[in-house]
Amino acid sequence: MKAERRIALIEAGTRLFAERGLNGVSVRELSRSADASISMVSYYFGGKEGLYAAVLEEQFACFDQIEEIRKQGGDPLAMIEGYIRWTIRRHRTHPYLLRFYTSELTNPTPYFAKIVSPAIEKVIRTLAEIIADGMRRGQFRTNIHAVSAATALAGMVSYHMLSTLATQALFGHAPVEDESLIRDYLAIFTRGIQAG
Amino acid sequence: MKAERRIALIEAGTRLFAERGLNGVSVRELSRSADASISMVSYYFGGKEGLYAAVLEEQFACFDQIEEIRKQGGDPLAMIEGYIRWTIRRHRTHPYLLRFYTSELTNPTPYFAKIVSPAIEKVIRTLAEIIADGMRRGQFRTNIHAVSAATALAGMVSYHMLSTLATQALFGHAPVEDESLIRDYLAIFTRGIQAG
DNA sequence: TCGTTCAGATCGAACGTTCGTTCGATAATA
DNA sequence: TATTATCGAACGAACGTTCGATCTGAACGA
Repeated sequence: MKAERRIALIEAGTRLFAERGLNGVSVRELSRSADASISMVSYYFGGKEGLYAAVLEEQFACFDQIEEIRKQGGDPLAMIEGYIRWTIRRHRTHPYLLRFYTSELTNPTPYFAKIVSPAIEKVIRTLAEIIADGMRRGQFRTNIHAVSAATALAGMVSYHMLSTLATQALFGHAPVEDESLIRDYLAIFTRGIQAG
Repeated sequence: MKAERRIALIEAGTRLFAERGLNGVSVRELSRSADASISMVSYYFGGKEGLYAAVLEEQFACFDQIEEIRKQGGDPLAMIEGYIRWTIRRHRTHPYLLRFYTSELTNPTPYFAKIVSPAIEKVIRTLAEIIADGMRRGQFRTNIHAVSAATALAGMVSYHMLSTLATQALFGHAPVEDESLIRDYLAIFTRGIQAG
């Protein structure tokens, strides 16, 4: 057999947990939304929190990819552009990832330390390394803390993604096209940290 | 009488709701934490959600202040510095505000539209106006969308505040001093949007 | 090819717990 | 004495989990 209900539960959990958090969704709603019986959650995941952890794990697996960008080496400015593009692409392929991310950042569950925190750490640390690299090359100003610059960059991009939907509704300002956004953020950030 | 339990409940609610969200806290825990009986929540606020709304309202009242910065006029660059300083100060005086802010942004409750959304709108709109002003003066580059620049700035600062605690634990990088942070972010952002 | 077998998949009722709210009683103040 | 503040027990509803029953489909022997 194919464990179709398992897949359906992961899908429903991904959407619902992202929308309302771990405590905002009941097992009954989860299983109803997955067209499964209420006992399937415990059967496959050992309980509600097990499903949450499974969803988290699946969503955050793709964070490993940041290291590819760094390993390929090259110009720090190009790597920063790579990071922005990668983040936007990730946002398109994992539409609920950012919600989990910020949701866990503000209201961390016990799985934060195991799954989310290492994922964040990897990204910020890699970004800071790229920036420190640019500093050593004399390409970036050295009077800025590399980790501060890394969180500034991550914050710019993540916050924009998060507020895109709200922005559209609030300001009638259609969220800028990807390419336009990349150009604006690259301009602001890289011009801001360049030396000279 | 003095309605001491009411105040205690607001205080407990501010901390607990920020830490775990609306659905992460029970009325029993709320009242226990406020040394009040379980019925006080309904007595004063008409129920758990009423307390949540009261806390939200109180926390977001200070967002009106952003307009003061703009009204005073002056150099757009100085106003941007004013915004960063104001945000940091707000973070010190309202230690739980940012958590509510991002928590509501990711998992909006029915009170989002009434309380949080207008507060965010005010800040981003005002920032965008300040930046557009700098553009008209020829001080800032005009090939960047003002709202994109505004969300970039807000994102940089807010994200840093949010991740400060996590950053400290994760990277051994003690969160930078306020003045140092202001200098770094000002340098990155204002240099990034300046004309020429 | 057909019936049997059996482990995995799925179900829904039932259980004990916890939830948020209500309500009558009591305490404190004016 | 009237009013406000506070309490804690009680209620029905909803929660997450458990469990025995049923269904499904592949494997196997005849």
